[in-house]
Amino acid sequence: MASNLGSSDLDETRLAVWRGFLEAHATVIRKLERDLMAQVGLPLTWYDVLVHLSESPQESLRHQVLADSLLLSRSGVTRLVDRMARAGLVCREASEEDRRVSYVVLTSEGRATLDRAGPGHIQSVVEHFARHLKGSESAALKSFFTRLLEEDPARPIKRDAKG
Amino acid sequence: MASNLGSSDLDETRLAVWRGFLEAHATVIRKLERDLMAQVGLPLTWYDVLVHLSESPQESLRHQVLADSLLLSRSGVTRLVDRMARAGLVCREASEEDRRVSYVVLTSEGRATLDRAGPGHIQSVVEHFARHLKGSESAALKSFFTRLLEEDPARPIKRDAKG
DNA sequence: AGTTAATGATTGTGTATGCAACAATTTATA
DNA sequence: TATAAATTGTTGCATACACAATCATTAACT
Repeated sequence: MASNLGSSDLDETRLAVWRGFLEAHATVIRKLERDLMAQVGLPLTWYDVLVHLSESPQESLRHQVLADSLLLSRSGVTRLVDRMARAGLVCREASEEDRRVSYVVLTSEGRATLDRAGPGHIQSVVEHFARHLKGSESAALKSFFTRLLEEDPARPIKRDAKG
Repeated sequence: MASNLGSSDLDETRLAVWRGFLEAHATVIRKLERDLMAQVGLPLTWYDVLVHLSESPQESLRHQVLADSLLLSRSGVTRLVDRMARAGLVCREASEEDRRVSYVVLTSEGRATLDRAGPGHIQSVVEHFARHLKGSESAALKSFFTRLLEEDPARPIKRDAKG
């Protein structure tokens, strides 16, 4: 008897999609990371931080916001920013209004690094991912991801302690 | 002047697809990991190992093969298997023909754990991923991932040392 | 105002993982 | 056959991250 539950069943096609999704992600990420490291010696996470900062109004963001954007824990962000600050790409700046918060600010060296890394990285994304997209597939993927993320938004990572 | 390079350009739609891909992956993986951990106290990686072993002819695989399948380094697999063996889910077995290799073998407890974890995990995959797939999208995603992985196969992870 | 709760970031601890170096073994080559 | 090269798995080391606990600060409540 054929299953007839439709969307709530994990039929063969959907399973193939799922496995393809996992494998494609692991494969592509790995290649991007290699390219980025080889070209400018930058981990992918650092690149993401630089992009997020550069796209924000003041080229600065609070730790918590950065954590939510990157889908990292706050403690993870603290250490990540430590490393990047040690490398001179960002710096911290205490808030005037709320003395608990500190902003992560892009330094000029960070901006320069992003400028240096950006084109190559975009090329890698095209080479390892976007190049394979046909026009019709783009629309399908986009709507799928959008719907998935809308209906099922990322529960924020455990808010550290009593989440 | 509108860009006209087509597939070699990262236009807005493709960029949106790319970002959706990243965010969807991070989101879904996180939820699956939570569900699996909550339901049977199993990390997702362990589940993957159990699945790979259970799907292999002798319910056993060599470390190197496992590393390639899981897209992990050999050293990563060594330690992963250490932990799982300590938990009683797998064990090692020396090869007769080639005394360098050792097999990772599923134990009965490992099989039982997989049986216990499987249904809930599949349900999670449906709930957080497959449920959102429309029929037409499934086909598009499947063909895209397949093409991507075919044309651009995963270079194996650095073969440890002089890769 | 004074006490309690909530929030932002940091630190301690444990886990996970990659790379380089290594030992044991097998395969290829001279 | 003897020696070099390649392969398999392991270990030392460093990085990266999550969770829990903590400190400082702000908000909420009485």
